[in-house]
Amino acid sequence: MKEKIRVRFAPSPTGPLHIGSLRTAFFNYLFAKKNNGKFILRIDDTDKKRYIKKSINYILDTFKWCNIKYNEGYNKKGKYGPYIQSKRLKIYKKYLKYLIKKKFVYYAYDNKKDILLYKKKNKNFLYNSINREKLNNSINKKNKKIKKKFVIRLKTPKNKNIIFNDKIYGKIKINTNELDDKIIFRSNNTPTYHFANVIDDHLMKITHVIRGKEWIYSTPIQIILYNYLKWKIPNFIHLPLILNKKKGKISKRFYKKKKNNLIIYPIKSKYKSIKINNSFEENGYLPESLLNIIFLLGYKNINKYEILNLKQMIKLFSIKNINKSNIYFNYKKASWINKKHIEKNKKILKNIIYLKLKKKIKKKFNKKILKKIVNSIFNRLYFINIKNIWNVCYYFFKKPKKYIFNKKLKKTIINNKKKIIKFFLKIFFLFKKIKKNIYIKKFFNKLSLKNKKNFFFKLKILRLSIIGSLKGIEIIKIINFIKKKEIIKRIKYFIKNNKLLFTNTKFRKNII
RNA sequence: AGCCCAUUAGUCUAUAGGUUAGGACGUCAGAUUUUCAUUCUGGAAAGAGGGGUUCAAUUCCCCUAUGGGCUGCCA
Repeated sequence: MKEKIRVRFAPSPTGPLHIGSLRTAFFNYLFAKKNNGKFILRIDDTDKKRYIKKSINYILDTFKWCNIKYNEGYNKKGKYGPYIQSKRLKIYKKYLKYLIKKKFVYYAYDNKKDILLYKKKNKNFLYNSINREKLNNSINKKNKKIKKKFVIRLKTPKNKNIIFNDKIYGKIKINTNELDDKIIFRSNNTPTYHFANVIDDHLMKITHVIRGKEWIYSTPIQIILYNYLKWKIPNFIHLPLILNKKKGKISKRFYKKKKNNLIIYPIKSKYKSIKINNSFEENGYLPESLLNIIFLLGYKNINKYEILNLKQMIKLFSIKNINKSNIYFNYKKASWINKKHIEKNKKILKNIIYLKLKKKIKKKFNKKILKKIVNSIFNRLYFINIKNIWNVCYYFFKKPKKYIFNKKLKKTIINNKKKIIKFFLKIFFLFKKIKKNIYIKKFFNKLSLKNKKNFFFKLKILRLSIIGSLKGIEIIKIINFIKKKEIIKRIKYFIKNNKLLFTNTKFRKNII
C-alpha cells in the first residue's frame, strides 16, 4: 500500500511572512493537493526572544487571501496536535530522556564567553567530537554539584559522511567533522528547532519535508537525530531561494534594516505589532496572480501557457520541474502576469473598480458615464488599486495643473499658433451650437480628410489642453465623458497658462 | 576562513552529447487604431573563464572566477 503523503509548513512567528516563505507554503500545498495528501500548518515557536505578536494571524490572513487551505494544524482539529511547539514540551522531554539515557547527547557547562573566545582565536572552531573532550566541560550525566547553567548538545559522530538524496539537488554529502554538536535543549528548558522539528515531523507522520534551501546544511544534524531515535528519515526537498539583487536572500531582517520599496510581503497588516509599508495587495495584485507569479519563479513551465489559475497550477505542479539555481524576482513580468489575470476577471473587477472610483470622487457623478469610463480604462490597468486606477483616469475629474509634453511638440505649437487657435475656436463654436456628439465626429472626420499630419497634431494639442498629458483614452471618448462647458473652460485655461506658446496672437485675446 | 550548492540574453526558463541555442517578460523598430492603450509583425540580446574526455560538449569531469547558503542557547 502506498504511504499517504503528508507535508507541513512550519513558520516561526517572528514577523510577517514574505513571498519566499509564501512560496514554500504554496509548494507544500500544491504537492499535497497533487498527490491527494494532507497539508499541515505547524507553528515553530521555540524561540521566545524573537517572538512577535500577531505573526500567526498575519500568516493566517495571507493564507485566506491567497485561498490556501490546510487540512490540519494550528487552530484546527487533528490527531497529532497540539500544532504549536510551545505546547509540546512534555513530548520533547520524553524523547530527550531517551537520548540522555542512550548517551547520544550530553550536558555542556561552558560559558558563552569562552566559546566566543575560542572562535576568535580560531575562525574555524567547531564544538564537535574533536573539541568537546578538550574543553572538558561536557559530561554524560547531569552534575548536581555544579550549579552552573547547562545546555544539552547532540553528539555528532567522528568523521562520518552523511549522505542524503534531495529531490531537487540530488546527492548531498557532508562530513560530520564539519558539523557542530548542536544545542538541542536550551538552558531555559526549551528545545531548539532541530530537535523539536525532528520529533514533530516524525510524530505528525510527515513524509516530505519541503523547505527553503537555507536548511540544506542542517539536514545532516537532523538525520543524525533520526538515526539515534531509529526513526524513518523523511524525503527532503529543498527549494532555491529568492534573492534581492546583490543583497542576499529575502528576509524579514533585511527588509527592516534597509529602507527599500521592494514589495516582498503579500498583504497589508491589520496589526500594530506587524509593520509593513508595502505589499502586493496594496499594490493592486490579485491573489491568484500572486500565486501564479510565485509558481513560475524558478520553475520549468513545459506548458507554454504562463497564465494559470489555481486548478491548472495543481495539475501542472511537479517537484521535478523546480530548478536549482537562485532566483531574482522580475517585477515587470509580475505586473504583466497581473494584467493578464485582471483581463480574465473582467466582470467582477469592473464592479470593484467602479466602487473604488466612486469612493475616491466623493462628489456626485453621473453613474452611466462613470461606468463608461471604467469600461474604457479597463484594458490599461496593470493593478487593481485606487492609485493606479486614478492614474489612468484622474483627468475626467479634475482639470490639469501641469502640461506634460516634449520639445518637438512645443516647437510645432509655436510655429502653428494661429492654426491651433482657429481650431479651438471652431471647437467652441461646435460645442456651443451643436450638442450632439454625432456632429463632432463628423467634424473630426472632415478635418481628417484634409490633411492627416496636421490633423494628428491638432488632436494631440486638443488632448494636451483637456487632460494635460499626451497619454489617455480615445479623444472622442474624453470629449463624450466630460461636460462641454468644462472642456471649454479647460482649453481656455490651457491658453491662459501657456502664455509663452501663444504670445501676440489676436485670437488669444478673443478666447480669453 | 572552512564547508555545501548554483552558473544559458537585463530577468525566468527549453535543450535528457549532434539545433541556424528555442520560448516568456522587458527593450528597440515597424504596421493597424483619425490621437493614446491594446493587438500584430520584426530586430538586438546568452552558454562565466580555462583545461580535459569524445569524431562531436551548453550538456560529462577538473580547476579558477562569480553568486548564494550555513558555520547562533535564530528558525
